Amino acid sequence: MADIARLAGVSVATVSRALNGSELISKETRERIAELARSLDYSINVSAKNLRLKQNHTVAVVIPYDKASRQHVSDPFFLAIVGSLADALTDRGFDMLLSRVDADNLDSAAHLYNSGMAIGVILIGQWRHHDQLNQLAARRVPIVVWGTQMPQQLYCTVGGDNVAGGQLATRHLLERGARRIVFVGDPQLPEVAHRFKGYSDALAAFGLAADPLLAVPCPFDANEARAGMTRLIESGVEFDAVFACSDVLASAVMQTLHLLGKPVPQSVSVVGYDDIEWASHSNPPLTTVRQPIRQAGVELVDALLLTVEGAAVSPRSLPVELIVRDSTLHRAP
Amino acid sequence: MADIARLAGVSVATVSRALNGSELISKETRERIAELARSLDYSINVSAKNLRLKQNHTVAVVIPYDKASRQHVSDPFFLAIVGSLADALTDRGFDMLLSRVDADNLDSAAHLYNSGMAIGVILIGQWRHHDQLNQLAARRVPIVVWGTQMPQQLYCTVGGDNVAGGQLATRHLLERGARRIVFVGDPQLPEVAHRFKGYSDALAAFGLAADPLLAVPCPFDANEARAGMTRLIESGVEFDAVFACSDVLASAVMQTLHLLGKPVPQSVSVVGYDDIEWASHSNPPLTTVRQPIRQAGVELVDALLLTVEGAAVSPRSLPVELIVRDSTLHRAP
DNA sequence: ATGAAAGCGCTAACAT
DNA sequence: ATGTTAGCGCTTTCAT
Repeated sequence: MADIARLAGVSVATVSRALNGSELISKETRERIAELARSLDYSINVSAKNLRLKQNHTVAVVIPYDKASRQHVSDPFFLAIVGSLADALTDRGFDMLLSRVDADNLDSAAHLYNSGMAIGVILIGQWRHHDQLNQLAARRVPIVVWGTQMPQQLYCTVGGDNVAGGQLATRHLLERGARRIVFVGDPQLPEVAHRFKGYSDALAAFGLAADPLLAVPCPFDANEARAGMTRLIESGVEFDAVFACSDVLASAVMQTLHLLGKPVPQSVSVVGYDDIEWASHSNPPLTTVRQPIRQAGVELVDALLLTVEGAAVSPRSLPVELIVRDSTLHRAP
Repeated sequence: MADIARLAGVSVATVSRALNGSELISKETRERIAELARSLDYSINVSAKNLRLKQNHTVAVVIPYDKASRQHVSDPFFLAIVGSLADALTDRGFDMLLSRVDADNLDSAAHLYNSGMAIGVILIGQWRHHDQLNQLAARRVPIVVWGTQMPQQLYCTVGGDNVAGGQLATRHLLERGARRIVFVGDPQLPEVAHRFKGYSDALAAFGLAADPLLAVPCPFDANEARAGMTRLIESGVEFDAVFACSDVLASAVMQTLHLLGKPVPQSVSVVGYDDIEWASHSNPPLTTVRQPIRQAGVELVDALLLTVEGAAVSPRSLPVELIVRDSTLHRAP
């Protein structure tokens, strides 16, 4: 900026004002300076500006990763959320700082805020870190989490309506004549627990109860889903449908069923969750519960910005929708 | 920092030194100050530090998006690269600023550098922006691109070996008895052009020539691939295999073949490209050319850091590998 | 309409 | 071993 001032024969103050479009500076000078800046590929130094103005237009987006399992989040659904956040933040003029953070040490998320790098944190996935998240919030880190509402939470969550999602999927299967529906997912995770509740509710509405034999507890990991389904089938338990808690799991389930000679949907119906892009191209195309990804980004960002302004933002649950495709078939009851 | 200095009864300089682990400060004081900082949730202000030190530990990662088609990049492969970059950058102590940028106006990528927000730019996907990228490089923006080597390029590319990939896929199909192999992809894109060269080379080695009738030109978009394949089939052209330039395209191709009564692999073999997670769970599991995603992140980051240091980094082509699964079948020649 | 000067939070000579 | 001071690049009050 000093360079420009010298070249333009004015003071840095004038350059600063000109580049910020101040009306105080004559239009002529303003344009001359703008031109000069362009030809020099000059852009205002954002750090210095922020420092002086005590402002900041960066939001940290954090993807926890599990150090134990060395598992890097690669679920397309979460990556899609990242994309959606990138859009929503760009639209509102914010920059996005993306970090992977050790799930056991979410404190480093606080660092992103305390060090002034970001005005707040959006964390993708609640997992089992409810307590850690509460601690972060208690330490006044503005934080919003993609997940589900928990009792006594100090942080704001935004997430799909998991109970409704579980209900939609299960009721659909029941209406199509299924009676023994396998549940694939890890009910230790809050979101999955809610989906399980929806599953149980829908069964109850049909006068049925959730059968523990039909539970395949597994994290969001295709390999574990394959293993779990294989064990289930080998155990000889009868079932006519599967509700999987993510499309990735559903994909693994369908593959396993196919391998073990149970055609989908003729022999077993399958419903997934998320409606990632792939679900519509799978074979057969997957019936699934669509989460509103686009909206998710917008709502997460809105909630964070409100939190930053000091508002107490209440958790938000977004509507989900059943997308019926070919993986669920009508069958005689 | 001033607060801490006051509370500790020392000067800010001492606090600064203490927090940076200077040996000049007595261990006792250092620990007292560290404790104080912890209890106050204090972290050094990174902007101020960077400003003072004229340093910066942020790298911009840019995903161009096509404004015309309003298409937001959602291809799992590119998102996986983002994940891989996040890991590689974290490992090296860099932060990642993720931006979506209008593909027609890549200049805004220069802004990320000129404004001091990032020390350089990693751009995911070369698309048709060779000239724009050259301009960026000419303007001295440190930039590395995931893509393929072009004549007279001023910027550094890192990418899979596309010619080899095309060859591997095609030769495999030929060896399994296929003779009329459809090519699905947009040869206007440099990477796809190279894969097409590999395809042609492999055919030539078998005494065959690429048949223009067997080309389904389409961008990385599942819908267009479906439309293109449908047209091809309806035109009545005979073919016994398909080489699709991404797994997403292959997925769409398999679905279309299935719908139109051409079972994979019995009637038609299919090879994809990328080896995204899904490829191994598809039905049937997809034979595909694996790109080294993990390595990609590392190499991109290495190349950028070298570029930042002023080195002239030559383009790098990473080895690819054929992963044979069930979508390609032995057939009688 | 423009300039001079102070200060954002930090670090590194240069004292002591 | 610690304090004083100047300055990173910018904005803004206060002068002119």
